[in-house]
Amino acid sequence: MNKVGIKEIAAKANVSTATVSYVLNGTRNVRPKTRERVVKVIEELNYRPNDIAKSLKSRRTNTIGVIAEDVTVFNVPEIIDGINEFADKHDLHIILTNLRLHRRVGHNYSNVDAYRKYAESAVSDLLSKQVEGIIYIGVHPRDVTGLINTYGKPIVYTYCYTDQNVSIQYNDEQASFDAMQYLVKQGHKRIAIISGLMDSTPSRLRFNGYYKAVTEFQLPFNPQYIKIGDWGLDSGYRLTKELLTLSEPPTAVLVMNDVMAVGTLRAADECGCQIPRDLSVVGFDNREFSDYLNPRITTMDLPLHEMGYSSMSMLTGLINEKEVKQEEQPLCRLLERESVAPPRQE
Amino acid sequence: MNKVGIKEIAAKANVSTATVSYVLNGTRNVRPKTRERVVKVIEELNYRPNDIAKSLKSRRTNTIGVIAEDVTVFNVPEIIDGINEFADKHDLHIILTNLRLHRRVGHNYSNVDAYRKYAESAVSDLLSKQVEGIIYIGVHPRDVTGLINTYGKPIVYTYCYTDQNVSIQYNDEQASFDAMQYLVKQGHKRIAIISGLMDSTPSRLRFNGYYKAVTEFQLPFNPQYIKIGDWGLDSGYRLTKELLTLSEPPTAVLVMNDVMAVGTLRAADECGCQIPRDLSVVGFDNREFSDYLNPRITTMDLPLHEMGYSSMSMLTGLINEKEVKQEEQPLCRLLERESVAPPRQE
DNA sequence: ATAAGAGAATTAAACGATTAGAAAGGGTGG
DNA sequence: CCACCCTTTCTAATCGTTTAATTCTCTTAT
Repeated sequence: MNKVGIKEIAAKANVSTATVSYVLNGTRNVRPKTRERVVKVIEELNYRPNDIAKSLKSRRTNTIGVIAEDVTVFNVPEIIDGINEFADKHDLHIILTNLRLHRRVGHNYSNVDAYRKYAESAVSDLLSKQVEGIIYIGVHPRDVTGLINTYGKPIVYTYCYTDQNVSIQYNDEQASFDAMQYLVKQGHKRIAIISGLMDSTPSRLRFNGYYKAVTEFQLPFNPQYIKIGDWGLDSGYRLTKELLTLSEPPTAVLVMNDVMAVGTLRAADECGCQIPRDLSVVGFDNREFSDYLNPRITTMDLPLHEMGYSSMSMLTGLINEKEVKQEEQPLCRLLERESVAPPRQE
Repeated sequence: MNKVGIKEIAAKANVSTATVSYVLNGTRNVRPKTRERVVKVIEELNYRPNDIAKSLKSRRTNTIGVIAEDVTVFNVPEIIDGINEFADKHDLHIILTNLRLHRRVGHNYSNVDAYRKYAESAVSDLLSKQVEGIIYIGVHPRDVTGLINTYGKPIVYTYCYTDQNVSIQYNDEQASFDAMQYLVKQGHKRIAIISGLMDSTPSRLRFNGYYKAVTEFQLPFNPQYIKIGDWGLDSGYRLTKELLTLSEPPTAVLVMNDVMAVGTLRAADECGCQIPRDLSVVGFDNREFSDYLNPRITTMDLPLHEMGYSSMSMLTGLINEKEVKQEEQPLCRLLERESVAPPRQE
């Protein structure tokens, strides 16, 4: 099977292998009559070039390695799709390595050693496969830069902040600021925040956006309006209850992910607090379910597709020109749905 | 960079390239002292084998091509994860081709030509990359079998029914039968079905399961309990309203996907019909949102991970033994949540 | 008719590994 | 000390392409 190579073509068409190569790649002129003959044989024999051999000689694989911490995490597929769009356009191939971190080491990200082992072996395998660059998708990029730098191949991180300037992440601060601005425009002044754990950069940046809006729009600053959750539904539920039992409850709350926002909805429901009439809610992430809830929640859509695309753009820049041309930072976009309304007159 | 090859190692360690290859692969005995020397040089020079060259000579790439119609579709990442688990265990690599069908040709699957063009070029590219087999994930597998057969490489389809016996799909009929059995055990007799479009095999099989249960458990067969939706939320909403206004409404409804079930919830809510007190609902797919709704809906979980894993298992069987050993058909599993209760006594 | 030169086709050496088969090395018993 | 055998190491061909460098084949102008 499939053992028909350029040599067989050459023999049958009565030309040299070089000529076949030229008609295949259009690298040099070939007399039309000859080309025709070769093409005919190629079709007759169902010839298909062997990219392996081609790559070996030409030293180009047109292949990018993509490492994802976990492809089943909600934001990853869309990023991959963006990567793919770029790849299609530029005739690149993707080798996907799924670290399967959740399944293999659980959510215990402090298990640095296991983590590093997987990440390094992934990078190592990809390098052996002669990828021309790597894109890393995840939130906990234990540094593999050193490893990959040794081999002079570029890497771009996305969905995480690194000290490297080779990463693509959306503007968290801007996003929460925009959400606040939207609420202010609706007439809200007493706006609470339910943040996620403060141990990550995005979390802190989003809080900065909130705080910036509070100062800039001269909103009443009430420490009781600041709640720190743990990203989980229950914490959203619990903290919302706390907010609602305040003597002067907020009229709106910025919830830093949609999962906690579900908790907010439940808590409000139980307290007889109607959304959005009594409390406006803005979520974050645009998880699929946020559009199926009642009410459909207004949330920040993440520019995932664009992040994937930009990562590839940055990476190919690095591959070809060997220098980082900084991409524009992707922006989140607020999806106006049903969970926000102007505050009631008092 | 990275130009250190087996030759440099050989030179520096004062052995032949063959010897280096032997210590690298353990293909033949090497005297410990020599091995040590070689290993040291390998580490010193940061040598990493070139899989491209290796594959060319050894004619094995350990690479599987995965074609997905669209990676952003809810069920695909989990299937890929299953594929990955198998790949990890067997030291295989995955080249992922995302057809991006939704984005490129929209949902108009009748556009066979565009479709075929993409699928064939994907297969063709993968063959050039010398993958040892292909897994196709999607619902509309326009036949690429012919193409790939020409080159003697195996292909396994998953998440779709084909006339080929090289496909892995869960048992649709069993799944809906099981759901019915569960409802019957809760005491339900008047059970309606909201099916999806009947133009697909899964749809018809699921209906068969429903019908089989109706006969087997001798339930009252009422044609008005049979509704055909279009998989969309609105159709679930509309058809549920129809069911609820029947003179003798059902006490339970089997909704063939979770999206339509959201419609059911909304319709019930509007009609003052409480779920599960007045109407039990079983969904299908275990979409992420089904666990965030109020009530959390009881639904059929799809064995996606297992499908991916089994596909790989079948494929590697095909690659190595050249014969299909039929895998066990993966089964769906009912997730009992909050949308089912025994019917009210009348 | 012929030299020059453009254009087309060929030759052959890579690319970086694997792997038969040959050669060398080492140990043992007679 | 040598023959024998087993182990270790080496030589060199090979996988399927690409691509300099070269050779061959035409035109065309003189």
